[in-house]
Amino acid sequence: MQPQPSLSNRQREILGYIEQFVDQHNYPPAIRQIQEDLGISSTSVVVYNLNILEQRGMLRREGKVSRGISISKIEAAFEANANQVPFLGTITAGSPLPDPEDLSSGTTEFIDVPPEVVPGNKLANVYALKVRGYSMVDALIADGDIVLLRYQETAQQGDMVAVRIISDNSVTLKRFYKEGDKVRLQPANVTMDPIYVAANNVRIQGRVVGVMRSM
Amino acid sequence: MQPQPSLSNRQREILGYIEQFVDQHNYPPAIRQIQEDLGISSTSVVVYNLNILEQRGMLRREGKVSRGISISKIEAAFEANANQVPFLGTITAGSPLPDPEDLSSGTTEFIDVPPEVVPGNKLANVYALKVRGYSMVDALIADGDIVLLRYQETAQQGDMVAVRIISDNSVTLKRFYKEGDKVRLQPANVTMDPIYVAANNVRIQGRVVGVMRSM
DNA sequence: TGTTCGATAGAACTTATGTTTCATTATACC
DNA sequence: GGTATAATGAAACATAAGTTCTATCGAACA
Repeated sequence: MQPQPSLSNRQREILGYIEQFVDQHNYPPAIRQIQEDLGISSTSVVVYNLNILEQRGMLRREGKVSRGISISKIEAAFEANANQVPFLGTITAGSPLPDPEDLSSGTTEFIDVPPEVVPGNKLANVYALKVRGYSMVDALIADGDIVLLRYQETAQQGDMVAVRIISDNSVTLKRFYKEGDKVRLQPANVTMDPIYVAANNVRIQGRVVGVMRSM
Repeated sequence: MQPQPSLSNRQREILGYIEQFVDQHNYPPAIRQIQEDLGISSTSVVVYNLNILEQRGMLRREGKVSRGISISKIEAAFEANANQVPFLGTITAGSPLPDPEDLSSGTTEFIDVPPEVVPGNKLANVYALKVRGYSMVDALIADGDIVLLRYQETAQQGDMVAVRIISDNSVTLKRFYKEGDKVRLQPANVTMDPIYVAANNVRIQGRVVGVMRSM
């Protein structure tokens, strides 16, 4: 998503009208309809602004076609993806995660996230992983669960985070405790022991913000 | 969804063309476009069949409006709600659930369910409840979690189900075990004891098929 | 065979709708 | 102020596209 080019009030108004109209009628408005409903004096003004909107990539038009306006796919795609996050695979020792920064590579899978699971719908920098293993059962996370993580490189004491242990080149899900210049990675499973690593040997990959399970 | 009224081949063809066209262009086709692309001899034939399709409720038309065709809202609404299930409140002792049958009442809330959580996307008869209490922690379900249940009146041994205890008029989440003419309702929490009730005193309200948690 | 009726054709008619031209008014800038 | 440029107005134009009328065709049927 690039920075929004500046739009005039009128352009924003027209764009909004079109969106609303399509939403309501399932077909786009005619130029004269835009003109009349927005109280614009002339169709040429509408055309003028539509052309600008098209140049700006906000919509597409089919010449000479009645109602040949379609709201730009970009926006539609964005809206459709509004509650999706990239699914980056399984979190298991040995298989390092790709850096969430380079999600741009086209082939990433996406999965839907209900707003109830990530309140405020702040899905920026959130990604999903499928959990392998039972190291977090005491935190009510089981094998096969899908965890949602918000990417962040720091953590509070006790946060449940995905951490990469650099020397191992492995990534696991653990509770995070900083203890001096060491870090204790605590499994949430009474049968498992914590791991201690040098602070500069770990890199936090994100904090767990949600869980989804299928049964 | 009522039984599909019989459509002629031509009508099906036209309907399919419109759907595809809208999908591709984001605006509906003109009558002449339908005519030409489907190799129909006259626009009046298209009109004739469109009228029938409209009577059948397969689409809606706006008279005199270019491209004033919109695929019936029924379908659109269905598609939009394809991954939503009714959210019927909190599951706590004392507050009986409304019968999932009468979901039709307009005011029901809906929540999104990612296909990953209910595989096969078989969302028929699935509803959601928010869990109150910790009786299921050992089954990795905590207070505040949202559980997805598929409505069914029977259960297998050990299934996690929502059951109504008729005499109590209460509903809880438990594991279900039939033992003779009694039923054992087993909390998944070592600190809690099972409940025994007469088999004819319980009514199963659904089986847990998924869990979602926000943190 | 002739009648009825659903489906199709062809064509003319009307108008809804995009396009274009040119004049006019605001806005900014030197 | 004067000039360039953006934004607006008004109207005429061209045509894309819905409507309608009437004729024809084929199948079902008495």
